Amino acid sequence: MIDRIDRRILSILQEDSTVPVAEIGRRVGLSTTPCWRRIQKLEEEGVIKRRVAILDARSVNVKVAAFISITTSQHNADWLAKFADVIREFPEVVEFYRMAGKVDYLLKVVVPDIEAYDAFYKRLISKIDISDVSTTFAMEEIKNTSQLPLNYVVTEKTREPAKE
Amino acid sequence: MIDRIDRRILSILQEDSTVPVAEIGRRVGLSTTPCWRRIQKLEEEGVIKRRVAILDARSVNVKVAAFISITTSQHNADWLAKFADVIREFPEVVEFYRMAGKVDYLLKVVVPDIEAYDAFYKRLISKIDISDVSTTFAMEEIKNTSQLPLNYVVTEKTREPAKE
DNA sequence: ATTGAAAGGCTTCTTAC
DNA sequence: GTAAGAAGCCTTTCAAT
Repeated sequence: MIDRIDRRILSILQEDSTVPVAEIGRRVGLSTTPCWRRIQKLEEEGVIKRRVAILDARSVNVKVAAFISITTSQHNADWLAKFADVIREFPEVVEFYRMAGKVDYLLKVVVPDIEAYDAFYKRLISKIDISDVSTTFAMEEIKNTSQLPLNYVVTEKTREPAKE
Repeated sequence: MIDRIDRRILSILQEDSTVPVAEIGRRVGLSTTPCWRRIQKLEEEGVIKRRVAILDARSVNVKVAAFISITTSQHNADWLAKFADVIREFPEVVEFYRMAGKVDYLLKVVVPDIEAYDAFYKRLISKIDISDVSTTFAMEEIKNTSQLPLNYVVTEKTREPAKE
């Protein structure tokens, strides 16, 4: 389904989506048209979900990242659906997972400072009933990338445990 | 520095960077050239860091996300620099923070399955000396966006605590 | 079927006002 | 900020493989 050439195309595009198709083709050893068709196909199939601009967190004044671990007594699907809807409303919540183990949910939240976090937190718990919450703050962002590893992609025929 | 029009431009671009400049201008009430100049400036200033393609995690076979909490006895800058370099080598690590509180570092890692996680984990600890590690797995990704909240941007003059 | 070259149409970018 | 033009890229067509 995805072959080695597709993988190289994806690698280029998730690094920089402004590279012209002709240039991508040149790099992967394809001329413009077939390269363009491959990209089109990858978009149709949903392998490429979207093309976006990545903003600088500092510049938009969200310098603090917080991780919120939530434990709840509620475990039914209805409650989760409502919970998920409430959370999705908050643009500060950039990630939201249902977890295995002790913690039920994990949120990643970005805000300007601790004070803003506190305000956010109050708005959050006013909207939803949560038993147990604990927050940890990130002091320094050492790595944060939208690039997924491509070395696990199942390419037909060859299964190379290759590098990126 | 960033005004309300810039903010709307950023909002559009971090949602979909394929929208033509003329169309963005139309939406924010600007003609093409000034809108184009604003985008250019936002890129120069580093507010817009990059333009990328967002891939579907399933399609590239990284269905499992794991959060690794690391506690170490080492706390000097040299050790961290080396640690950071080692971690950055792993494409599976998509996020990496130095934390406040009990946990020293938090990693987000994406892999195909638990088995692959185990293999990754072994490679990780073989490369670096870590005292205490604990891993939790995400069962379900409810939200995961590259879009930062824009309601905290300090726009000149008006300080509206507005919605996105 | 798949490829690559070439042509049309749209976007980006530049310049002049 | 507007308008218009130049350059470049995307997208389609078509002939050739």
